[in-house]
Amino acid sequence: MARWQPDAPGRLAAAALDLFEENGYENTTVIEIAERAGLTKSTFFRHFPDKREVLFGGGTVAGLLVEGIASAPPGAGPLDTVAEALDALGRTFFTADHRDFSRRRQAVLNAHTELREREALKRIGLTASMIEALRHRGVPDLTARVAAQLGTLTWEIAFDQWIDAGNGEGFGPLARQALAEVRAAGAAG
Amino acid sequence: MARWQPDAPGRLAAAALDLFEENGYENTTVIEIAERAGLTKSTFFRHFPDKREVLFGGGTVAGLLVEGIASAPPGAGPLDTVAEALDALGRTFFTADHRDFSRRRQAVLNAHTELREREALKRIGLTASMIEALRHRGVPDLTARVAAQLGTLTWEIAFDQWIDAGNGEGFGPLARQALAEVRAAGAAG
DNA sequence: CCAGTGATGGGACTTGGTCTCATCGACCCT
DNA sequence: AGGGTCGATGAGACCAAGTCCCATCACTGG
Repeated sequence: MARWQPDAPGRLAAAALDLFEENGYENTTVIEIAERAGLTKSTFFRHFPDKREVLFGGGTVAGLLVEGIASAPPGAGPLDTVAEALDALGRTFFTADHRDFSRRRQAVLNAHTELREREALKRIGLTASMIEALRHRGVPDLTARVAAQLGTLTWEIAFDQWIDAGNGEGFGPLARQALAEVRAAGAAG
Repeated sequence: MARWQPDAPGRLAAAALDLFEENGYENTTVIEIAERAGLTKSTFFRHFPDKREVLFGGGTVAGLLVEGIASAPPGAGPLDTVAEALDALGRTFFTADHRDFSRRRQAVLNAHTELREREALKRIGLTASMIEALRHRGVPDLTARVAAQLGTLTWEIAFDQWIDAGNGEGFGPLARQALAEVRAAGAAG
């Protein structure tokens, strides 16, 4: 039998989410997280650069976005291209069985400034990835920045709705509708 | 003669900026900052909630934005309202004699992830203030969110140009022009 | 059976941040 | 002038985050 149970990072992330829900972020010690996962502080920091990052593990989102933008139909406008990327996100990441986890995670993030700060930084990174991917398609810089910004806003709106939705409505359609509304609001501004 | 020199927060902020430029953010200790200002660690944390915040002291920006939005002409559209607010910022905050300080400060912020993270959080707060002020004028929620988001983007663009500009071009005109470009890019997306 | 490799444990150490108590200076009041 | 109050500072103990180094264990291949 193995001394080491598999998937240490996953166990740490799960333990952290549990403890943050139970006692709050700042009342939870890294040592407590590690102990609940059957590990130690050393191992925690070997897998995550800091305490906050334990909630931002699955870092494939940027890749999905870039891929989605790159594989959009050649004639598509910038915002439609972004919509394509959001769809890809909905198919791979924001799927029905991740919804409960996403809701729990987001509730913790919303409750603690320190975590929302990290979330903001991540969001900037993702927006930058989208801008880069759009420019790679030949979209002018400023247009790409506007489209990415509106895309991020769309994502935010759709995500909130997806989290709150009692029915099992998918992320993709919600994003499509949110994008249409953002577009209309932009035209009205 | 006074035991206490005046303006402890200002001296701490100045000392911090100096030291961050000299040795970098993470190589600078709060104790070092305090000592250079002729104070102690205790006093530092009495004036600033944490080490990062020492670079985000002048917290009147949100007020200026809200005021600018509130005092825009009644008939103005959302984006023009935001332009009004950016103008107010340029008149009061981003004035010619603050340009050098702003450049130094921004250089430090750009160089350290920890500080850009805090900057991102501040930006979110300001965007939220703008949204609230716009809604208070009767702007529909979604329109307000889009306008505020584009306003923040405009700000970012204009600020970068203002920082880099060799000539003494003012922030206001730069923001006006940036907004026009953002508008055009939005229409093209 | 043994050596090498990679993940973990353990503990010392620095720093950010909190808290409490003592101290000092200015101002007020008589 | 003298005493008392109040706000700002100093001093130091204390906890938790994060870094670093080295020992230890399990697995693998010879």
